[in-house]
Amino acid sequence: MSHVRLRFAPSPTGYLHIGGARTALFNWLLARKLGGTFILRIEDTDVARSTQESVDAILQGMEWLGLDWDEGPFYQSDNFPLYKEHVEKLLAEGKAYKCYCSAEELEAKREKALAEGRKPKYDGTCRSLTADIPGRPYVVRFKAPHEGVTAFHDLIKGPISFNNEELDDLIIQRTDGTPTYNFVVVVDDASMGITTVIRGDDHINNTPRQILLYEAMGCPVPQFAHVPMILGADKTRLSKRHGATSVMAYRDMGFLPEAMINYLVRLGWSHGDEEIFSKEELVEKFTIEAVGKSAGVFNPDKLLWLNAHYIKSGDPARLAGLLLPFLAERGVDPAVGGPELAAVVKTLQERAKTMLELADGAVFYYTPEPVFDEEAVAKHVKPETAGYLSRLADVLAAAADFRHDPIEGVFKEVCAELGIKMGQIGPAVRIALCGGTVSPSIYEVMEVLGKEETCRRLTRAVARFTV
RNA sequence: GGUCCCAUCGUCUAGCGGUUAGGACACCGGCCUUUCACGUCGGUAACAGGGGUUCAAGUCCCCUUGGGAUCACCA
Repeated sequence: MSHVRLRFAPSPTGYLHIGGARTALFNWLLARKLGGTFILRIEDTDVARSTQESVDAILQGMEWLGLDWDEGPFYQSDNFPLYKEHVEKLLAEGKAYKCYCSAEELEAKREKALAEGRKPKYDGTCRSLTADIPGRPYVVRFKAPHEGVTAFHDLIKGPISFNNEELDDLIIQRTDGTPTYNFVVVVDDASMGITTVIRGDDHINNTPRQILLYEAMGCPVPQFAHVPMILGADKTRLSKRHGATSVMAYRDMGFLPEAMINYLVRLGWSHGDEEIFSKEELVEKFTIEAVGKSAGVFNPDKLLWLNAHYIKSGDPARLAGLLLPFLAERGVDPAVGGPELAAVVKTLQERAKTMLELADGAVFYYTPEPVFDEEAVAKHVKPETAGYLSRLADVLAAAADFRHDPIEGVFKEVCAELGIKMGQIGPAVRIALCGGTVSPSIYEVMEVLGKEETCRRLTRAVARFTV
């Protein structure tokens, strides 16, 4: 089995979006599964639209998702001499020619063709020119065959074929001497020894002309795998109007990279009835043949469910680390004081769907003087409540073992002693400790807060609840 | 419009000639519960339409319809 070489080749004209991330993931997975090489290449031949910020954003996205590459990043802008060389060679071999038609002329012809209901296609005016016209600007066109069929077997879509008469002589070098996309892709993929090209299926129509280019240059044609597009809820191509499309925006919204990976891979790929996959499992189970042929709708709800799953089952210490920046945004720094963050996380994991919710839920632990939810106070604090809390604080203060189960025991004892039910004191305790009526189990909260802090908050509340 | 691709619950999908068409998200109920959740049990819900091939079609073939992509000196 020969060594596979794959690549992800984004153009740096924006951030790493959902669709690009999935393409990168499929490339990465196949490379890792087959023990091949994964290459990152930045397609920046359009100097005007490419920016360093975009390059940085893409690399950041790749790193966040944990998609590491073995070679690169390579920049096409560094390879201009190589492309030039290949253009000259095709020219010398008569496989390409100089075209002196101006952009304006071409545009006029295109309009005319469209108006007459014909296919807008280069008419070959300069195809048979025998001599150069010195001093006039020109582009270089590839001399494509007019007859025959160009076919390939797509690893995802199956057999696909085009009649060559549909193809026209594409421009491979612009008037300013820079090469165009369809040409550089082929030169790069050939020179980098790419064996399998996995890319979006919006490139299917480019494939036949690229194959012709490979053949003209005498290079082996790689295998192609065109992955379906990702759609928005209205079944049109996913775009900003459907919400966030940048993967980093999802990090900022409190999503975990493993949830994003798991969601992305299941959008268009499946392995029986399984839903949850770790990266390691994916590397083992992924096959490009199992990728579906049809476009899929991006479903934020399912992503959210997966995120909740990974938060629920995640390692508290790791989550605590990831939580720090979100807490900082809320003015909380666990390093300054308060309970251990991992312990706090443990009490919140099963009720948070995002890191944002986790952070919101953690704030009260680090707020010595919680602001009481007045509505909750009005509803749950009765004239006798302060007395109950006072008694509870006293008994708790004497507890030898301040952990969940013993605390629960103390609670029951106090209730029995006072002749009340849990419902008559629970909500008030929750308000005293957390400020509101929504929180983890109060026994857990007490254990994490510790005896001293618990009693202090209880006593503080007694003062506030006494009228 | 030409060319190309696609088509199972609302969504992601399983299915690779014979199934009560399965799972997941979402949704709706029950249970659990001092809150919110989690968990758990159950429910609603699909083979786009029409022709073939076959003893038998969601599965194979053709047509129709619908959706998408692409037709640049962008990538």
